[in-house]
Amino acid sequence: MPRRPGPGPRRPTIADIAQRAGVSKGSVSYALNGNPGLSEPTRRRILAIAEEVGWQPNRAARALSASRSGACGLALARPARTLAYEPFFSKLLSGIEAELSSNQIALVLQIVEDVGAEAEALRRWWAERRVDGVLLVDLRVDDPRVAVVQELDLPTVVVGGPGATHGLPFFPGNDAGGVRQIVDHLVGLGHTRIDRVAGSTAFASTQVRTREFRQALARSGARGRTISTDYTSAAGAEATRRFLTRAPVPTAIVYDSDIMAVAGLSTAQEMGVAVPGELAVVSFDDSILCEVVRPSLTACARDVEAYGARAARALVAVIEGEQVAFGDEEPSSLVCRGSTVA
Amino acid sequence: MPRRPGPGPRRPTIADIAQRAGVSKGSVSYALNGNPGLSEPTRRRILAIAEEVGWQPNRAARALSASRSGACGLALARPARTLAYEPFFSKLLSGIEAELSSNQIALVLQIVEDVGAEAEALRRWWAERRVDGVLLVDLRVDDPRVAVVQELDLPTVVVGGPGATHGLPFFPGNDAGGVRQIVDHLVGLGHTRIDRVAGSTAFASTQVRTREFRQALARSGARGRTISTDYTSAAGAEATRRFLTRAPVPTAIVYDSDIMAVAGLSTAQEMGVAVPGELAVVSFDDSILCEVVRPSLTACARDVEAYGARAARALVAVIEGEQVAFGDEEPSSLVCRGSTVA
DNA sequence: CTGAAAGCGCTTACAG
DNA sequence: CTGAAAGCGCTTACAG
Repeated sequence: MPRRPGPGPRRPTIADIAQRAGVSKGSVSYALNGNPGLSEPTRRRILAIAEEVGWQPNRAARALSASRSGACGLALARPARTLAYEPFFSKLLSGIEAELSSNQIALVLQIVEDVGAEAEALRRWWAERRVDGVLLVDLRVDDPRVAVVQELDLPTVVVGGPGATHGLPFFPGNDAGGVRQIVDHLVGLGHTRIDRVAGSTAFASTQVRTREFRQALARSGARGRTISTDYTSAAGAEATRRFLTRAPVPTAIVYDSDIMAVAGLSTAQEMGVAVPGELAVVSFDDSILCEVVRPSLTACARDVEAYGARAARALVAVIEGEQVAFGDEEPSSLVCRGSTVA
Repeated sequence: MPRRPGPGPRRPTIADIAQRAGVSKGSVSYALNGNPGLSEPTRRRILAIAEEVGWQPNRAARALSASRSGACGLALARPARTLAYEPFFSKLLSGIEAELSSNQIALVLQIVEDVGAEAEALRRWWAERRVDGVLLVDLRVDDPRVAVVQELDLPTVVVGGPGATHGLPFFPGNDAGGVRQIVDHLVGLGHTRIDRVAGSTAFASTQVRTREFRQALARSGARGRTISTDYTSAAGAEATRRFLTRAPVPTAIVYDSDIMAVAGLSTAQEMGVAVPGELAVVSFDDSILCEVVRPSLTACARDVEAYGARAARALVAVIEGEQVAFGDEEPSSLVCRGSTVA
């Protein structure tokens, strides 16, 4: 069959290199992949020619013969934890991407409606051999994705956990540690009535935070309530109003996200409640949002990009069949701002 | 060579389908791709079997034989127009992704340091046959990517323009129209001294906005200055301070991004300048940031997801070799909030 | 209307 | 240490 000439410049193949080097295609492949069984001079000559002609592997060919796509997948559900507003995802994506691309691995991204569609995306990727492995974020308490990757034996790393991971390798966030830091800070300031506006109970991380919140309060002798929401600013405002209008009125409110914390801050101010004078406000996630409002918001800061990079590195290792150690929580530190200390 | 059994369930191939249907692999391929030259009953039978066994094309094999990767690429430069904070990108990504995946096309994302690295990513993708086409965002005035895609004859659609596109198909944003809407609104409120905190002059869109801003002011008899920045909140605050401390003091300031607008608002308030009483504030980009601050910010709203989807659809058409019509600016509408009207 | 075959660009046992 | 060859799973002219 005639080779479709195709527009644009021509891409060199290993056949071109083999011809110029006077060796077989096999030898070229061995040299390019660093396999043993080739004399040093031959290897050098082949590598030099490849460099000179600007050879890059045809990913499709390599994927077909080696059963490796050279790509990892990340499927994101949109509505909950709204992608558009939370800088967390952008940073996570950035960290993941940086690590993958430094390993010459592409990131395939799909944004879907819900966790069911995420599971479908995983199946299709597997069936199409689109990806060599996947990262799972925002694990639900009963997450259908876990069963799918286990059934398909698809290399996986969970960004989060340890809850609901069912034996999958995971990288816990700062859920437990973050809650402890926040409660300790508030208790240290003398607060004894601390309420919390939580995210959705469907998320494993919310459950971890809720459990830890109760324990941290109990340890320090403080008390508090928790209302779960859908992460929207409307829900954050509504929950704040409820807390502030029903006894026992809190002197501090903790929010599971920056969006809700900002909404809560505005609500309190509109109700004539002074922040931080009458009410301390803390956001679990730090972001530019926390910095730009007045007063600025105390929040738990962590290096989300590094977190994403670590998870991606682990996924690469899992794909390579290496043993990887997991288990340590992500470090985080409390950034104290005007919403808790005047 | 023995087929590597590999872990997990086995994926059906067209050979399996051919065997079960009692036809050749070629016929299966024809049926699956809707090619003519196959009897209707045969086609139906093949399709039914494919459906039953859950066949999905091996992307690598299809890519290798058809010279199509079934993927499109988007390379994003990080520092300028900081990815992490502007919801614009998340929404754009979401719109692009939705459109591509409805066409069974994967999105390959790479986040890099600068526009030079973006150009490199394009070259590598091309050399590796990773993508069939690319989307270019944030076009610079003298953008190296343009020459690269033209040299490689890589199907491309620019998200933005028309400036600096050099003949590439493009989808203009709402730069000119948005500026007109903002100026008209402010002039209608009686403002005659309107300053503007602009983004980087390196971006083609900034130049369009700056030109349009001058013309809109001139048309309406108003006057104003422009300071260019790097989009950071620090720069937004600094520019605001300069405007407010040097005569002629403006009664309105327009910001090229929501982050800078919020920073400007805080700065004005800290300086004791009442908003909107003494100073009107407008953000070019609308976002949740504009809603959560007090007073909330008047801004130019547009459907960014739809914008991304349109651009992606156009890219698919370009890849298919179709003729596509371009040229209309994205519609946008001004959302009036407390920062311009009490 | 259908089948047999070549080819896409790699990788990888297997001979020499 | 090196070469010839088969194979990955598709697509696509070309015969029949």
